[in-house]
Amino acid sequence: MARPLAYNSNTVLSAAVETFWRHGYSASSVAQLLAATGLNRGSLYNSFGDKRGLFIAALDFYYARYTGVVLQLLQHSPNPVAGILAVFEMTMFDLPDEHRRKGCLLVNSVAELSDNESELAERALAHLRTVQSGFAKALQRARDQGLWPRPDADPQLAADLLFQYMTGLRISTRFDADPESLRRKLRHTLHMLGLNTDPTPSLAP
Amino acid sequence: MARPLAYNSNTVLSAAVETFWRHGYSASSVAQLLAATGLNRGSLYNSFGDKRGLFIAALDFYYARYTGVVLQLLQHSPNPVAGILAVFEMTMFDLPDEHRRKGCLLVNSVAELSDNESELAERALAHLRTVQSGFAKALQRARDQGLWPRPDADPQLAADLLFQYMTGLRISTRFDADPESLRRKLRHTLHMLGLNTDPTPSLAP
DNA sequence: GTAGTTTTTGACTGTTCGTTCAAAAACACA
DNA sequence: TGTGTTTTTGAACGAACAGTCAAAAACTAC
Repeated sequence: MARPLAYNSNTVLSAAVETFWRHGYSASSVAQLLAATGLNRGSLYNSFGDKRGLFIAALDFYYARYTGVVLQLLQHSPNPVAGILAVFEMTMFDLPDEHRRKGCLLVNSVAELSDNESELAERALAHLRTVQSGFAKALQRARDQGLWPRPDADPQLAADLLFQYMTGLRISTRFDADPESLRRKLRHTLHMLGLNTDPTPSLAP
Repeated sequence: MARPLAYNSNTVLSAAVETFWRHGYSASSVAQLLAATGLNRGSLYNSFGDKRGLFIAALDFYYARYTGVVLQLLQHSPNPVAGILAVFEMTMFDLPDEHRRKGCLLVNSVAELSDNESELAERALAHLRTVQSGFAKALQRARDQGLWPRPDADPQLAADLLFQYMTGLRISTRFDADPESLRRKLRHTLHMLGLNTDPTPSLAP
């Protein structure tokens, strides 16, 4: 048939994600990407079309690899409020500084590319929005399970609040990074929403 | 003495802000900046050192020009909750689409420059943080005025919530932009915080 | 072993980037 | 009317950029 590919797709995309994640889209030069992925110049253009194509592939790879875990946590945690806490822990609090400083590739991309490459930004935002609906579903479950005993509880609106709050945090935590303080603030936010963050939900006597 | 400057500083910085605001830092080429400001190549380097220097001046100009109004609203509104609402209105809701799509220069800069130019990003974040303390002071006033009748009201923590919420909004509203829906969501957020958003505060009978 | 197909390789292209610099110009003061 | 000082002017710089291409290499199928 033909000469086979000399590289592993996962390895290449992993390295590409890492590069774009750390330096952003336009500040990642093709030369850097070649060095990071181990790809040869022509191979990159042959397999991904151009830098933009590689970025799209990296965006989707990131979504499948990282955002996927988040969505699963939100959907399958027995206690949905604990699931929400776990998402914040995993993505921002319980993380080595070096990782936290990178922020979130999707948030970074939306912010960087809104003007010059709005198609890419919209793709990233679309990925991000699935997290928002993940929040909404988790909150719905919380209400059904009696973990959200508020008459004015509204999963959609509260999910929007949580989502914007998370997005804001993902930007500012790239600098300020005291996990304990962040935990306290998140607990306050959930408390304001009327969500019970106790590990074991109290039963009515 | 010497040959006088041929340009007006406010005009130049205004144009520079506009350019950086619309395209970001690295995507704004020196050629674009020259065209926008009307400056000559050498004049730019003579007056601002380099592109970075011009950006710093633009950042500070933006802070004085735009963020200054926000801080004044938060400090001097007779009803501090109305002041908070007004800030969201002015910066995101009640705005032509074209302006809303630009987002906030400070937020954009923090997001774009955290890695490669972290000094610039930190400068932008420092400016942003003054808005957060503006929120805190306004909330303190709201509590003092009885507009925040909650036993667990905490100006600092609530200000953090509002600040992250606003930052998140400033990113996602660059695409989705229905003002009425945004207003409803903000009212819900303030309601969750226990803030009275009625135009005339109700008096106890 | 040969033919057919696809990937790899690395040199090369033209463009755009931020920055520099020496000469010319514009003013204030003597 | 000079003299000194600073700004303006625009040509020129090397470096970095994304992308191209023709030849060589690696594999399968016959």
